[in-house]
Amino acid sequence: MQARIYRLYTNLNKLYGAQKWWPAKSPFEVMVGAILTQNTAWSNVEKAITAMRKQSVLSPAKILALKHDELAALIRPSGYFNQKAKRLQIYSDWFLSQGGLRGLSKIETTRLRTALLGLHGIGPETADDILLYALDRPVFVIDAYTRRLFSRCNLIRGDEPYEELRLLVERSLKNQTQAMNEFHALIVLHAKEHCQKNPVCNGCPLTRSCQFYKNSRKGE
DNA sequence: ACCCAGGGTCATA
DNA sequence: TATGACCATGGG
Repeated sequence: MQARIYRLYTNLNKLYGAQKWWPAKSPFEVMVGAILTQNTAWSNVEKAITAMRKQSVLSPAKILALKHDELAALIRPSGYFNQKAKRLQIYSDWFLSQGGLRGLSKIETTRLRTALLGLHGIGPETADDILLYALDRPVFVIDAYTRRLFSRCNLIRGDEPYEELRLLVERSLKNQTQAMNEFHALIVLHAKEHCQKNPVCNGCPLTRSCQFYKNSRKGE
């Protein structure tokens, strides 16, 4: 099973090449993006990030200095703006209290993950986005695309707990941070650029018609 | 007009 | 522990 997951990774890598995620200019911007993209199309998140950059508020101190309503108005295009404004301020406050990137770099990964999950508004996927793409820790991100793709490739049932899938993939990738970084990026790319746009593929990995899907199934 | 997107929290049983 | 309601915009 782990070998098949690893092969899925190498197949995607051959198909698309290195992605060099996350699309952001700084680790803190990755963190902001991770919160804003919760159940939201990335195109909408970009509008919010752009608005924040235009106002020069892409830093924890600036985010905390804003009133709730001001921040909510800025990030309006990303949806759930009231929730997310609150989450961004709670996160920024915590980030500063930990001594910023310096401080976080001194905390062991498992402890850090637990701390992140303790924050209001930070669930497993958001925490793992932050750990992997902002802090370069060997943690894999499980999202809806991953579940669907793995399920359609008969690698999993689909209803496994988040934690079980995360550990499975991490083992499959031999705990290599760079591979985890690329694999998740490739899965998202495949879903967006191939499955959602390619008329031949017609919604893969939600259908059986995709060439890629056939190559990744049991029995080849 | 309808569907859903790179989730998470909270109330209820 | 397991569902369901709720949050909200913008693009297809």
